[in-house]
Amino acid sequence: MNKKRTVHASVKDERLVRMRRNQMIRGAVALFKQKGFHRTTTREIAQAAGFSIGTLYEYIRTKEDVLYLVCDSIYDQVRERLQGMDVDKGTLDSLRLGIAYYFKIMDEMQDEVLVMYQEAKSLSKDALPYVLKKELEMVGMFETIIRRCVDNGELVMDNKHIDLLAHNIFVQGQMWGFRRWALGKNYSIDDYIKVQTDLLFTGIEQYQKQL
Amino acid sequence: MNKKRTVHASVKDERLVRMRRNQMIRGAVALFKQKGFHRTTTREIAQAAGFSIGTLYEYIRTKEDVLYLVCDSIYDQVRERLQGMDVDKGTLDSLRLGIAYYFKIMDEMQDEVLVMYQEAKSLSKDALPYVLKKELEMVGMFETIIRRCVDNGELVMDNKHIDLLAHNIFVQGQMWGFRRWALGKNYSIDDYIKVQTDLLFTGIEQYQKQL
Amino acid sequence: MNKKRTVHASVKDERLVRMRRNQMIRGAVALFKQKGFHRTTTREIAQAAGFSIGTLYEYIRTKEDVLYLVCDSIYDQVRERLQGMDVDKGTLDSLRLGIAYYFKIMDEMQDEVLVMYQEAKSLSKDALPYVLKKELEMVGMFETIIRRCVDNGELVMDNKHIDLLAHNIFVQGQMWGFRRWALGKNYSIDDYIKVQTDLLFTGIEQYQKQL
Amino acid sequence: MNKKRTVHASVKDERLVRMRRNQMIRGAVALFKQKGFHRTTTREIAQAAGFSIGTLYEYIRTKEDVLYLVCDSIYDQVRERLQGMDVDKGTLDSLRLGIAYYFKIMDEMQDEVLVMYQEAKSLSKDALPYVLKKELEMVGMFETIIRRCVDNGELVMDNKHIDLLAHNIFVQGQMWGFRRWALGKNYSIDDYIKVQTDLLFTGIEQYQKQL
DNA sequence: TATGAATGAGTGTTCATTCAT
DNA sequence: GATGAATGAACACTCATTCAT
Repeated sequence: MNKKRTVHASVKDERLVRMRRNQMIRGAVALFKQKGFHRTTTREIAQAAGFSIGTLYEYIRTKEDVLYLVCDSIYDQVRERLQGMDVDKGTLDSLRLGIAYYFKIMDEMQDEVLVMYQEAKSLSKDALPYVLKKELEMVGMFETIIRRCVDNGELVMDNKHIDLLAHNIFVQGQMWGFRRWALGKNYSIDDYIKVQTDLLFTGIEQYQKQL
Repeated sequence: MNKKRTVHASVKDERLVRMRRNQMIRGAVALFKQKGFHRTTTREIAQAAGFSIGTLYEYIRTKEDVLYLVCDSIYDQVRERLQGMDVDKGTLDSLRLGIAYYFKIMDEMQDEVLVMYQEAKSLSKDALPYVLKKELEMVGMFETIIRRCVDNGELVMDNKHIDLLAHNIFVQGQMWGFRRWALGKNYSIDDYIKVQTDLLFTGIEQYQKQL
Repeated sequence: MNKKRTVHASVKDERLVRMRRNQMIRGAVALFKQKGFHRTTTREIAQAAGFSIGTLYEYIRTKEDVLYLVCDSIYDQVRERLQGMDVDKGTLDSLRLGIAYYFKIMDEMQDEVLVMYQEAKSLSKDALPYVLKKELEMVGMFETIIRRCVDNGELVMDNKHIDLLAHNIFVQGQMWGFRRWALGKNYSIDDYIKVQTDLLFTGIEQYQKQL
Repeated sequence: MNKKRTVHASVKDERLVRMRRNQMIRGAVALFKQKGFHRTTTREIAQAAGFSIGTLYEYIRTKEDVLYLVCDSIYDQVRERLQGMDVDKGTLDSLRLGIAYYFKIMDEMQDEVLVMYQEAKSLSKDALPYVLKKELEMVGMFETIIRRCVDNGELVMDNKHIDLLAHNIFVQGQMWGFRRWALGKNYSIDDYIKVQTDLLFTGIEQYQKQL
């Protein structure tokens, strides 16, 4: 069910494999951030990881494996941090807090998120689904929070609206990363959280009512 | 003011340049969509355009020029179609209509939008600003619509909220393109417009009130 | 006997051919001087000549034809100027004057000479002999001058010495062009003529005798 | 002081670098001699050297590096062999011997000398000075020999004449290489040495005196 | 006769991947 | 397990030459 796409390693010692791959991922993220996946060479990745090109290929099969490992790792990190959210409370305030929490994470991991976000499309048809599945799981966390609110009677909303709302929240988190060039001038992350939450909760009609 | 970054062509006949470049752009969009900018070769672009590699280079200087031309052309097409929106009316209904109109365009131009969205970041530091400027202009159109509503007294909203709302609308249009893999299963474009508009206009608190 | 290697032209009007080729040669010399034959493109030659690439090829068949025409033309110019030398007098003074005269020409035509000198080797096996023949003719002029001195009884010298002496004089003229980087710091052309003539006429042993 | 312009190699093993570069130089000299630098492709160089194009580029950065390496190596070889000359003796006979020795080397290394002589000018403004400096050093060796004769009282000659005489000797050595097409018919290398030495030592006036 | 758009073989160079040590 | 030299397919780009107008 939660089957991971495994990347083949020639080396048998799993401890070592994990260690080397972590070195590799750290180096690769830095490089991808700076020049993108395609403009980064395997030699550079090996060097940034601190070992030789020959050794690199003891732990992966193709350059794309590195990208997959990187994306996979970033998703895992994000998801791990998202575990801190209280998903089950089912109050609108917990939704508010969840959004703020998530946006903060996106802010702190902006480099990683940007890499994953911009380079994931270079994954092969083979690897992509595994990554997209993880993304849906994360969207699912917001869906759960919202659904709890509905179950709790704090909200009346049908499935389609719930689903899209979850997507919107997820995308708005990413948006803080990929539109920083435009948003960064006018908003701090706290501004962004506040204004985005206002718009989400209040709705245009509500503003209209204020008249 | 509206200075365009021009791409050098060896061929002098401007009519011909326009024609050949259009062929080139059409071919390139199809290829970039399928395999991305980096995995597409200049020979493939030439072939898709219907001429030889030598001819291709009579109309551009570097491969990146193709990407710039593609992005530039897509933005122009989108913007041109957006001219159909009534930006000045200043009623919430015109905002509603504008959003629906924009989302429809994003739906019809999904290939182009996807390409532009995913590949624009491969543009050099030199060319990127020209493209981003166009994007801001389009965001600005929504900002104008919203501001007119405020001017008209249909809405009470400060600048920060207006600005971010415009960004949100813009991103949600793109989102229909770049998250089709997730949205496509549950929504038609009309569903998407309706649900997205509901969320935008009503706001979570309003749903809460319905209780 | 003095058959010229002809370069084919599509255009029939010989007057026109001569005119166009002169334009071509003038432009090409300037370009070859600056960047060498190989780094100069046919387009640049056409442009420097003042007509289109298509027209260029109405007057030559290949790029190498241009080089041949250039070399041929330069040799002709040099030879034409050398006609001013009195070859038949048969005195050592006339040899002295001939050398000075020739070195002056080399100085005045330094650019052309350098081009011819450095690029002629790029001529095909086909064209090279025609150019070399002209060179030998020029060497022959010095040979004649020297031989006249011998015939006149001003000099006792066998054929081998005469032949090599003529070559030496010829090369020392070129040398002023191709070793300017080293000679230019210490010598004006007049210095060069004087010192070179001293060495040629006096001989090392003579200096020795001065002791 | 004797700073060498180094050519970057990706391979670290210096022994290997030296070996591979020697293979490369040997192959390149043969090719350059036959078709010149510009008409020789990097692939041909790699093949002549006995390895693949990829390997070639492990040992150089650009095609021009090959040319520099070739020129540099030839100069070094020539200079190394010239060490055999007795520079300090300060007799006219040692000058005679030096010239004969040098001309013999030029004869034996005719291929290399021709290449260096004809292609060195294709070096970039960056690399050329290093090569020219070596040439001046070699000219300087003859200058030293001559100056010793003057110091020794075997010769009376001022600096300008010494300098140009050294240049003449140097060029006449090269001349045996680059004018073989004309000289080869009438002279063996021994003839050439003898006749050239006669002319150099005796001087035209001396012949005149013989009358 | 003049033009210049079209062509595509050819070029220098890169880089993912392999494999002998 | 680790290394890094070797490989060659692949790439972006050039330019001499042709030919329809």
